[in-house]
Amino acid sequence: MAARATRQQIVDAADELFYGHGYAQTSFADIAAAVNISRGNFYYHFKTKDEILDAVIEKRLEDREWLLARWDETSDSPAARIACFIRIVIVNQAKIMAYGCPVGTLTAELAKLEHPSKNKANAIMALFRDWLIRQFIDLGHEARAEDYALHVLGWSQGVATLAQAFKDEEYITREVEKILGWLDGLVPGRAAKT
Amino acid sequence: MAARATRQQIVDAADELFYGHGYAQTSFADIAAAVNISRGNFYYHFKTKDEILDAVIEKRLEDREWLLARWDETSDSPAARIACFIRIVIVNQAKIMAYGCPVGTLTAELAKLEHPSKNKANAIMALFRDWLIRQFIDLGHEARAEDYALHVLGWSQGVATLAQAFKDEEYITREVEKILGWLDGLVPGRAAKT
DNA sequence: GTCTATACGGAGATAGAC
DNA sequence: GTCTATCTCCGTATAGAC
Repeated sequence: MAARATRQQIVDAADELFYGHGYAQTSFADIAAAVNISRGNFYYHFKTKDEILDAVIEKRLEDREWLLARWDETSDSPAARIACFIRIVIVNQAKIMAYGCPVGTLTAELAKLEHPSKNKANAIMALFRDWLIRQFIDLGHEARAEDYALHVLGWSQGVATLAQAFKDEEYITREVEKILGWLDGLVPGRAAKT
Repeated sequence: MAARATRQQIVDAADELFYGHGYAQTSFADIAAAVNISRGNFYYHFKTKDEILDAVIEKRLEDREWLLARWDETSDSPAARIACFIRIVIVNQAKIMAYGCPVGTLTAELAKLEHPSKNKANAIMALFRDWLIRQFIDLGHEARAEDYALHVLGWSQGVATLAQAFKDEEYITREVEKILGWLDGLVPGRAAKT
């Protein structure tokens, strides 16, 4: 098998396993079993476990960049784009209820490990923040763009955490509706509503 | 030293270490070093690591019950009590920016480990939820009490996650002010404000 | 109650055959 | 590129002396 393909399989499997079981708790044996290669073969592609983590973080970053770029292309208003972001908690409902937010839980874990790559993981969170800031600027809220962006991002993290703890679909739906209402009030030319 | 005292020291040290480094990442050696006892002595007090985790969760639960009871006693209005809850993110700012919320990060970690005690950990989150529900009922919002309680609890989890990721004190302050404003609008006899 | 010594398994990582 | 075999370290856990 081509090195590229195997490497890709390793990264994909590690991504899933890190999300489902956590980074520290996922062993080489787990990843090797998922990809159906030997533990030894592993080290041809990655010299250390940290290298795999870096590759996973980079993959996640690229995945999210691609997703945001798609929303930029397909939605024609900033409010519609922000709504896309808000609705990921519904789109990914099942996984979020099982494992929480992949970005939030990874940054939390790496912070506790004081892992060298924690800043790289935080960059994914920053990617969302900066994208949201741009949307709120486009929406005409330049002065409060960062405030609003962090509000939405924090909202998503809170919903993911509680969705995981309580497995309550109704809660997710209600929260999405509430924040979409809030967002609606920020669209220029609309009356603000509570 | 009395068995009780040593046991208590172990639980206290484990509580701190589980919070700071995570459960899976904290070894017996770490806890033993913090308490200044030998690893062997450990097993006189706890037969397994899971037993320590259970003791830590119980301690955390009792600590929070005590805290909530104090707020019940010292604050004379439900709105003031909810405000006490909201302000913990400021009171515990430094630790939250370093390690996130002790309750949220533990439930997230145990869920990924599929640890037998994960439901016990979730009970701490449920304790806050149920207490908040009672406050919102007292505030006269019986029909939406659970909705509002989860809103505040989710808010606190989101703020904790982002505070940890971005280390931004201003953000915490702004969020506290915003949600206190929201809470203010729910107090009977006040005009709702955006 | 607390210690030292030790068993045992699983982790990350390496060496070298194919 | 992929494998098997092996090394070393560190984790939980146990045994038995003091």
